[in-house]
Amino acid sequence: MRKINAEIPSVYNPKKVEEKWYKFWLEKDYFKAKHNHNKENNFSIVIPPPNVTGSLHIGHALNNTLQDILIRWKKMEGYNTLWLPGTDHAGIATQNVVEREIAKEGKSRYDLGREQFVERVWEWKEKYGNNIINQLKKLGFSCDWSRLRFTLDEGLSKAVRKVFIQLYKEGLIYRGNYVINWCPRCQTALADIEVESIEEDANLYYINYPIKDSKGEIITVATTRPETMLGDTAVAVHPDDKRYKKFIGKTAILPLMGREIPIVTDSYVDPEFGTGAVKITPAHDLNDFELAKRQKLQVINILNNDGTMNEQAGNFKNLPVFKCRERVLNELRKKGFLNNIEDYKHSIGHCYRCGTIIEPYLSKQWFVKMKKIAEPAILAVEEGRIEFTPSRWEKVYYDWMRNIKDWCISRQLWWGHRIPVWYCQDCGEIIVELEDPTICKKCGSHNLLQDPDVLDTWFSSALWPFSTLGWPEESEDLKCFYPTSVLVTGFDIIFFWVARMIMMGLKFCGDAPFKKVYINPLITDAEGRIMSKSKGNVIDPLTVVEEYGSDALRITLASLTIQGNYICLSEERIKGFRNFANKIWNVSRFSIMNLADFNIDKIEKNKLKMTLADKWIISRLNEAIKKSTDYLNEYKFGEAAKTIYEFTWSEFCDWYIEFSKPKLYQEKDTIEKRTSQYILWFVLENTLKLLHPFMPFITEEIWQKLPHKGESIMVSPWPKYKEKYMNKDAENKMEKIMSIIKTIRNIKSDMNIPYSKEIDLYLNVNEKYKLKLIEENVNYIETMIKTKSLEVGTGIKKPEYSATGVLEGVEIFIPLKDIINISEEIARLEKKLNKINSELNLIFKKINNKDFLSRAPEEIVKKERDKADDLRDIKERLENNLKSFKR
RNA sequence: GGGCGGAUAGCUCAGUUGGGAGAGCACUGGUUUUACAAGCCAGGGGUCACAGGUUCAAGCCCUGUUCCGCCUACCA
Repeated sequence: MRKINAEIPSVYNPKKVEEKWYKFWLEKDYFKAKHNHNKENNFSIVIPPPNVTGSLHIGHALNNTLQDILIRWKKMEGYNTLWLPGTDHAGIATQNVVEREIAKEGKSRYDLGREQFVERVWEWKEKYGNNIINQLKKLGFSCDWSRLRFTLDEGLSKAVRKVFIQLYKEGLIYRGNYVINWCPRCQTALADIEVESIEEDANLYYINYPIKDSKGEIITVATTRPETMLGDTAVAVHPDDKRYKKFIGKTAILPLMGREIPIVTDSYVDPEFGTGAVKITPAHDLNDFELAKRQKLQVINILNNDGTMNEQAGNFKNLPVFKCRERVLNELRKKGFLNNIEDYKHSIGHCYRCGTIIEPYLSKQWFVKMKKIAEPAILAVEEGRIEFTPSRWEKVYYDWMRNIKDWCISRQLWWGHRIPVWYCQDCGEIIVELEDPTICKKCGSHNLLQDPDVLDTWFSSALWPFSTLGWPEESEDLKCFYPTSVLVTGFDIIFFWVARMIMMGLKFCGDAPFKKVYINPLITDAEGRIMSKSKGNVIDPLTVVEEYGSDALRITLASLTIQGNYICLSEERIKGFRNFANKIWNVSRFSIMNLADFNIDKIEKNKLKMTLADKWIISRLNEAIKKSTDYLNEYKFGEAAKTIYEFTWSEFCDWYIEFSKPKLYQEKDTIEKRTSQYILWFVLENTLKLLHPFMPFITEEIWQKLPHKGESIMVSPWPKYKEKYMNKDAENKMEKIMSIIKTIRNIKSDMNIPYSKEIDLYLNVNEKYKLKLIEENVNYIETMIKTKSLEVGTGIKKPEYSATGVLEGVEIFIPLKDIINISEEIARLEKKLNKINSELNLIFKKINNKDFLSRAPEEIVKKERDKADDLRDIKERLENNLKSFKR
């Protein structure tokens, strides 16, 4: 009879349960961290703060799923956990969003003015800034929302200011005129790492520069950016270059401009490249700038902030760079200065926020001196105080840190932390103070002007692990949770963020901000391409949640998380894990139906009568607990998830549930039945606990429906591995029974016998030990295989027209008089025999090798010999069976 | 130019100190069975990129080669 439970549907519906339990956890305050001064018992993570303008993408989903797994797992292990959430003010991105918004009103930020504009951005932030936070909640993340932070919060701003001032006072922050990366669209300076080099097909232009006072002599230079010639102030050649010896010290006439520029020598010039003569544009090329400093050359800036030419470009004034390039080339061609154009592939810098081509641009900016700050940060990793996982990222970190350059931190934006520097308009004094100054200490003037620039957003992000905990105050949070336990992030921001946090943490808190950096992979689509809106291959996590549930998405992402750099995600994958959720749902449904009359409190554990299957599943569960916990400790999320998945589906559901049915279906309340119920409950509850960090909603829903103690699975203890539950003997025995069942199924399938067809079954067993084992556990075979009759014994003769299966020490006969096709059966057996023979040959080669016998460890030799014996036995029986057909 | 990573089943990838080549998906056949057809049962499919070396034994360690990614660098 089919047992039906009308109350529990056979398909899991995540929509009905997710919201309910998230609310429940919040009401119970489970996410809220407590102050606990026993630091060993604290486990803390700060979230990589998403941009306040952002909306949740699949990368966030992965990154935060992994953090949530750690937090939930550690919490169940008994730690006092803190997962501190927050958002990042994202200077350029946020300013862009609001600028676009006011553009719709036909206004620019200049129309509003600085103060009003910033107010508009705050309004925008209050209105939309929590979008991404609410999206995070949809995925069940257990962040401590009472500690939500924003990089522009008062406390965090104070930290920024304090850090700036200290670095300035120590001479580690300075202001200067340098060639920096300028984004003409964002109209701000960028740090070197904010420039993305993209290799493009371009041209190398050869331009003739006439030599002054000569009879038509010229020097030819090569350039990729011909328009910059308008700002040239010299031509440089290598001092040893014989070709140009005659020109050294002479003067060239800059075409189109008519400016007289010197021909200088510098060993920076590579004589092999181009013509070996380089045009020098100090204001728009870093190397040229350095060279100009060495040679004391004139510096001419030809660009405006918006990427158009300024008055220094003469007739080309107000033209945008590329228009200007065209015009310059035309003019050069017309006037006979353009010598040649070659195809040329090279890297061109683009703004990492808007993609616009970056112009090297001479301007006054603020910088942080990095070398000194980097040293202790390198040491911290070398000494193992910070560990990267996977460890290969340490090399990437070292490589960057050991070649670190000064960091340009000023941005010509309005949205961000204003640089805390005032200039006295009367005496020129520079004032850098914690509190806004009103008077110049030097001359007493009140005529002070604050620096208009703001700081790079990453400057405040660098302080995130301690500024969020209350630094510079000596707060309880800081005392309890700094340093944090682990940082989980992507490799794309190791330089931007991780390295800088390490430097700042060491510098200002004396301790690295985290003990471990776990680098999670990047998600690509099924074909391995990075997801992007323009490619149209994005998988939106919220759509996935809507369709398949949050748990399905989470367990998919966790299972795919390997130690590599990329993981391929597809909807097919998610469907597979949605099916897994349904499997869990149904095994629970089965359990709940069969535990209706079960009461944990009435169970007397020492009176239980455990069957072989009971001992086996307990041992397997124990193994799964050990393996999955070990994997989590090693941050192998995929392996941990897979271990639990396989245990749940392939062992618990596929085998144990079937084995337990006869006992569970007994009408009477026997000790056997109660034992079965207990084991079923015990295994299921522990499985749910193992799954909880990965799939919090479904596990809570089921746990609450099952007999349980405590108020939530979220705060229940993590399963513990216990040596005494390991039972290798039961595992070996069960495996033997299972392999008999598998072999019979195999024969039935090969012979096209449907599952429901009852068969006569003979098991001929040649060993006393095995005979006893099978006799005692024959009920498992009968549970799985429908039999008309079953005979187990020694010396059983093979009935005529039987299909045969051979295992170590066991022969299986299934008489199939009406069905069997002799030639097919012979072919089947011969195929098996061939396989055995080739295996046997390999082993013979080994065990007949003297060197193997003398040098391999004894246990390996014994293993091989045993295997050979088993295979020989199987081979012999297969041959006998074949003979019986051929007779 | 330098560095890092990768090459294992049709696809995407696991494979922890060297000792029986695995998973998911896809594919083929069977199957309405007292939880689940989003299920169950069974099956096919791999010279572990190539060439050497170390070893009794190599997907794993060493050397070289080819191909593919990524990061990085001032060759205009």
